[in-house]
Order: sequence, then C-alpha cells, then structure tokens
Amino acid sequence: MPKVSAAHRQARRQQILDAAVACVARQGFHRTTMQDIVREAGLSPGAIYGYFASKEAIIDAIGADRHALETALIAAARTAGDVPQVLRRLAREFFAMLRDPVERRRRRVAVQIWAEALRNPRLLRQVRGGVDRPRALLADLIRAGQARGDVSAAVAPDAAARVMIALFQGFILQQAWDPRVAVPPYLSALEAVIDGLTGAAGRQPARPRKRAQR
Amino acid sequence: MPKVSAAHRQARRQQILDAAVACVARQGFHRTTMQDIVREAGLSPGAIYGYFASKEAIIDAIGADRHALETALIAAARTAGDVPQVLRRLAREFFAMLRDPVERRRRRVAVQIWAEALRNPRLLRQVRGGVDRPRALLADLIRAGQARGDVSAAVAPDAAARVMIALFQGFILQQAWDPRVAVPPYLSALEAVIDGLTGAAGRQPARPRKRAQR
Amino acid sequence: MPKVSAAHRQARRQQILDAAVACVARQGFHRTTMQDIVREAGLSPGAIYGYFASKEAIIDAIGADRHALETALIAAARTAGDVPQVLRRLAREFFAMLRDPVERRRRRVAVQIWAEALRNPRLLRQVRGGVDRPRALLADLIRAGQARGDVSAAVAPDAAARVMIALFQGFILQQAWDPRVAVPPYLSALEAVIDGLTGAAGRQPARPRKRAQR
Amino acid sequence: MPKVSAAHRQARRQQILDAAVACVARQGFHRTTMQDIVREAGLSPGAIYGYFASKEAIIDAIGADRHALETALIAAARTAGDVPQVLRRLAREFFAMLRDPVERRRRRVAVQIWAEALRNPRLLRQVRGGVDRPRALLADLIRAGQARGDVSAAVAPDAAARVMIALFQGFILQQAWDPRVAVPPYLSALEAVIDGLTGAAGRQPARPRKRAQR
DNA sequence: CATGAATGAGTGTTCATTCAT
DNA sequence: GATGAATGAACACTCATTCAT
Repeated sequence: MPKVSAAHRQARRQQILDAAVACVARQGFHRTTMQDIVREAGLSPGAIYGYFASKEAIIDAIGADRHALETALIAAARTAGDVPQVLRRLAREFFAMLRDPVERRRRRVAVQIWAEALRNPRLLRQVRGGVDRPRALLADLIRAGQARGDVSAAVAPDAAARVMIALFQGFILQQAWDPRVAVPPYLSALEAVIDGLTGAAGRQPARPRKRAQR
Repeated sequence: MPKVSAAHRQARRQQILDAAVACVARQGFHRTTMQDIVREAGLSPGAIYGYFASKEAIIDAIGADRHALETALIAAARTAGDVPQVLRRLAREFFAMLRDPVERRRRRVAVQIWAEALRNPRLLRQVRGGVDRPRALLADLIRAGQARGDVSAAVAPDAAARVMIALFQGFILQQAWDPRVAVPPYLSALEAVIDGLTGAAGRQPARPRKRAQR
Repeated sequence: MPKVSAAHRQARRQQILDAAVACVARQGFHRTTMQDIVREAGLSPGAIYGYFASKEAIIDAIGADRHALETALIAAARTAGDVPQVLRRLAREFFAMLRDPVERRRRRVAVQIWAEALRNPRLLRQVRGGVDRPRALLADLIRAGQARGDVSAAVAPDAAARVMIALFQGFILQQAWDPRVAVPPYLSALEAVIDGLTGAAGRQPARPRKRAQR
Repeated sequence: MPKVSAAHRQARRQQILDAAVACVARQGFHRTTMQDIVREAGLSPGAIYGYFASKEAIIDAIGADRHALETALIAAARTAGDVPQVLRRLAREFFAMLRDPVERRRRRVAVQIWAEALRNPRLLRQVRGGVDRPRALLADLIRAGQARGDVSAAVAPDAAARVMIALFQGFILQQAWDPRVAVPPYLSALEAVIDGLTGAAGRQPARPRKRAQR
C-alpha cells in the first residue's frame, strides 16, 4: 500500500479515535487496552502506532477533539437578543445535543476525561480551557446585559457564568449515571435559574413542561 | 479466630482506607498500585488483603465511606425555616466544608469515583444514591414549601432539586481543576439561583460579596 | 515468604546472573529474552525484576562481574622474579583458566560484552578498565625490569603491555570461534613473543611443545 | 524480468550495504532496525527486500563483504624478501589501513561480526576463514623461512601465525574502545614481537618511534 | 496474624516483513 | 520495480494477588 492521501490518513485517524472513544465510553481509559482499541478499530497494533505515538497520545487526542468541539460550539453560539433570551437559547442548544446517542457516549468519555485531568497536565489544560473560555464568554454577555439594563447589577458576572457551566456539568454527570434522567424538566428549571441569576424572575417566569422525570 | 480486638481491626481498616484515599487523590484509582497503598499505609501486602479482598474492594469501600458521609450530612441537615432559608443554609454548610484541605482531597477522590461509577455497578449504585437521596429530600422540602406558599407553584420540585445538586457537583469539578476558584462569589450566585428557583427573587435579593474570583 | 537473609538474596542474584550468562553464551545479548532467563533460572519474570531493574541492568551486572573477576585476577598476580619470568607466569596462569569449561562459556560472554561496549557507555567504561588496569600494571613491570636491566631499554612499556593484552584477546576470539584451537602451542609462541619484547631472546629461548594444533 | 541493468542493481545493493554498515557501526546489529537502514539508504522497505531476503541476509552480506576484502588484501600481499621483512611489511600495510576513518568504522562493524559469529553459523564460517586463511599463509611463509634459515626452527609456524593475527585483533578491539590508542608505538612493539618470533631479535632490533601513546 | 518474595497473566509497544497500489 | 501502510508475533516489563515462613 503506497503513499496514501491526507484525507485517508485523516479518516484512519478518526477511525482509531472513534474506536477508542467507543471503548473508553464502555470501559473507561484504564480498562481500555490497546488490544481493545485494535479490535474495535479493526486494525493492527502497528497501524495504531502509525497514527498515535502511545495510548497516552490517544487519550490526549480524545481530550483535544472534545475541547475543539466545545470551542466550535461556543464560537457558533449567536449572541443576539437580550441576555436572558440568549442564555435560554444556549441552554436549549446544548441540551438538544444530548439527545444524540453518539453525543451521550461522548459525554461518558467526557466524565472520564474530567477524572483523568486531575492527573494529566495536558488534559487539565484542555479541561480548564473548556471551563474558562465559556465562562469568559458568558461573563462578557452578562456584563453587556448589565450595561444595557437587561441584567440586574447585583449579579457577579464571573460567578454567574460558573453557575451556568456547573449546571451543564452536573446534568451530564447525573444523566451519565442514569440515562432515564430527562432533559425537559431540567431545562425548565434551568430557565428559572437563568431568570433568578439575571434578575428577570418577575418579567419572564419559567414555563414548566409536563414530562416524565426521574 | 480474631486475635486482635474489633477496635484494632477497625483502626487498621481505616488506616488502609486513608492511605488509599491519599494515593487516589494524588494519582487516581488506576495509577494507584497496591504497592503504593502498602507504602502509604506502612503495612505489607498480606496485611492489606487481610482486610480487603481485592483492590476493587478498596475502591468500593472508599465509595461506600464517601456515600455514608454524605448521607450523614444530609440527615443532619436541619430543615426548619422557610424553604429559601433552608436551602441557603444547606448551601452554606456544604461549601463551608470545602475549605477543609482534607475535604478537598476527598473531593478529588469523589471525581475519580464519579468516573469509575460508569464502569463499576456497585459504585454506580452508591453514586446514584448520592444523587437520589438528596434529590428526594430537596424535592420534599420544595413541595412542602409550595404547600405553605413559600415556593412558587411553577417550580418542578424534582428538577429543581437536580439543579441544586448539579450546582454542587459542577463547583467541585471546577475547583478540583483549579484550586484558585473561590467559594464566596459562587455561593452568592448560588443564592440568586435559589431565589430564582423558589420564586423568591423579589423578596430576598442575593447580596453579591466583593472577593477575588477566578 | 517473609524477609529473607542477605545471603539468600545474594544467592538468588547469582542464580539469575548465572542463568543470564548461560543464555548469553548461547544466544548473545539481544537474542536472549527475559523469558529465556526466566526459564533458565527457574523463576518468574517478577522475581527477576525484584533483583534487576531491567534487562540492561542484567547486562551491566554481567559486565561488572566479569570486570571484578579480572581485576581480582590481576591483583592476585604475583610479581616476584625477573620480568620475563613474571610475564611467562602470568601468561601460563591466564591460559590455565581457559581450560575450565565454565570459564570458556564466560569468554563467549566476554566477546558479546566487547561488541556491546561499543554502544553501551557503562560497559565501555568497564571494558576500558579491563584494558587500562592490566596495561598499567604490565607497563610498570616492564619499566621496573628496564631499571634493573632485565628488559631492553628499546621497549616502549605501554605499547608492549598493549601487545601482551592483545595476545590474550586475540586468542580468546580465536578459541571462541573454534574450540579446537589449543592452548599449549599458542602459549609457547607467546613465550617467544615475551622474549622478543623483553629482549631476552638470546638468553631464554621459547621451548615449543609438541601438541595437536589447529 | 530485470528492468534495470545489472550495474544498477549492484549499485543499489552496495548503497544498502553502505547504509547498513553505517547504522551497525553506530548502533550494533540488533539496535539497528530495518527502518534505520531504510532511512540511511534513502529507500523504502520494499526496495530493500528486493535486494536482501531478510535483515539476517544483510548481516551475512556485511560479513561476506568484509571477508572478501580481507581475502583480497591477503592475496595482494607480496611475499618477497626474507621472512621478518615480509612480516614487517604486512604489519605496516595493515596498520596503515587503520588510519582511514572509513576503515575505522568498518572495524567497529567487524567487532559486531565477531560477536555475532558466535551465534550465526554463516558468519562463523566467514570469520573462521578470516583467521584460517591468513594463518595458513603466514605459517607457510614461516615454514619457507625456516627452510631458508631466515627463521629459527624453534618456532611453531601455526602458533606463530595465530599470534600475529591475535596482535591485529587485539589492537582493533583496543582502538575501537578508545580511538586515542595510537598506531605507531604499537607497530614498533609489534616489530619487536616479529623479531622474537622469528628469532631475529639479535639481527634487527625494533626501532621504537617516539609518538603520543595511550 | 503479619510478612514480603514470588507469581504469571496481561500490558503497552516494537519492528521484521508483506503486499495492494 | 518501487512504495510505505499495514501486519502481528514477540518483546520488556508491571502489578494484583498468593502463601511459605
């Protein structure tokens, strides 16, 4: 097999990462052996090592890919409208993603990354970036809202941003542990939180939807 | 034939668990070897296996201990007063714990447990219990508040409880990744959330404290 | 198996080294796998690694042991008598060793070390020491002989010492390649060389012994 | 169907061998990977395997080339003159070669071959040939000298020949381990040896040259 | 009961070799 | 012929666990 196109290489790389993500979602990082990934990818050990220098490198790449995905999502977020509206839209968009089973699998991997980041400096950097970037963006949004009078001046923008992010993180954990946890009621409650944080409680009450919930 | 007293056995057991927790906080579950625990505990491999059947059993025990601790905390929570007050008090008590460095170390272990629970059914059961029990308690509290008129009827009790729990979980993650993340601003924002969730926004505005924040 | 005596540890270490030497004599360093050593020693991989940190460490230890042995031999060499006599006695003693089959096996390992030393700095240091120390000793001997008039002043002591050492090294190679190469005729020729080097040719002619030779 | 000329094939073959020799001189046989040779030769793995069936075959070819070179050298040696003169000329010619850095690199490879020959029957045959052929030639020379009265009858021709060869081998080792070892003093001492061996000590003393020596 | 040397299955990784293009 | 991505059998090494002392 002679020299192969960059597209093919990229596809192979993704094939390996997909296999690794599948294994990690199933078994966690450390219970996933290279043999598992080899099997899942339908390749040979040597082939894997042609694309990644080590198992560690695969873990890093999974982290980096996830980080890139999140960065892209945030960058794509439209920020038009008043602040509570924007936050609600962001929330809905994020939670809409969770319906995708592939994305659910990825979330399980994210939880593994969260734990692994405590020991892996490269992952830690990425994970911090995954918090700090959205936090800065949300804080800026809130500050702008305060300047326009959309948001109560009593709100500390950075802390409020952390709260928003924590609400996503916590939900991901809870749903990873129990897939029956439903999005809609949580989303409704989250909208009430947004109102509370922005001081919009009086003007735009959360509309609780009736749905199965655990 | 136990030649040593039950108290001695219990002390030894705790000594092993403490050593294991120290190692796991430092290195995670899978990078922690039995040798590490042996060294940290100042015992021998054989001694460890006299108290725990396997490394897995130690992990389970760490999870169970953590679970017991949380259950005790929740059981101890006084639920007198109106609902927003109770929630605020709960929040303050939980976050007060985070100042203790020992508790911070334990949180790092908790994050490891969260990831491990995705693969370990026994841990999963415990972790779910760690969510479901407080959730039920909080939901009951909210329902009672709604019955008394303390809390807006628009709030879905279970979802609101999940939100509260998520706010703790998210903070623990963020602080585990970056110890500079400060409690007070987050706590203030959290109180605003409580107001939003309970519909108390108009009555008792969050008082943001000025502090260093990251 | 609880704590074991230092003597037992030393014996185990030697058992492993002996096994390794047997394998290396048979297959060379790189064709010898840890499994081979494990099998030969009748131990388990883990046991080996309790005594040596790596395969490299075993190689180094073999080199160090050989070096220690040679150093001991040289230190034991009595230097009484006139220089040609001393050199002849040294030669006879060294070549007498070669009759021992265990020593022959060790020589094969020495040849492996000679090659490996070109790539392994620690072995190189040892191998150089194995040349430099005897060279210095022999050169001193020759210089003393020159002072006493035993040895021709025309001889360069260091170069003559190198020549003597080369004569051993070359014989070891030739006999390693062909075990039929006999010691006695070589030893006789070597004594003629000693006479040539020391300028003693006229006084004490080599007495060639009649023996099978190849 | 050879699409390329025999000359081209021969050149390619040599290119591969040169690359292999460079790698082996640097890293030894076993630390040299086919990838190393591929890189050094600027070819592809497939190309190499078009010329050599295996890595083993390359090693054999290196040994064979070295052997052919030595055979050619010996065949070219003029044997005119009396025996001590011929031996001195041979010695000078051999040692003159060692000044060439390319040849020094080849010597390092030779040491690798010496070790490898203990395990590789094909190399062993070549290496033995590399001893036996010169030994026979030198022994014949000495015998002829004895017939003519140039050489003392007390000398055993074969053993003396082995001694001569050992003197080359030992020097090659010593210089491979320490490139600072100088040729001229060694050559002078070697000439004294020749005199001793041939019984010419009285007639033609070695003229030690003053040179740096280690 | 405690010890810790020993076990051995399993890990991540390498590298000589092949073969589709 | 030449290419180089792919193969997969080994390899060095680890570590949870055991058990003779």
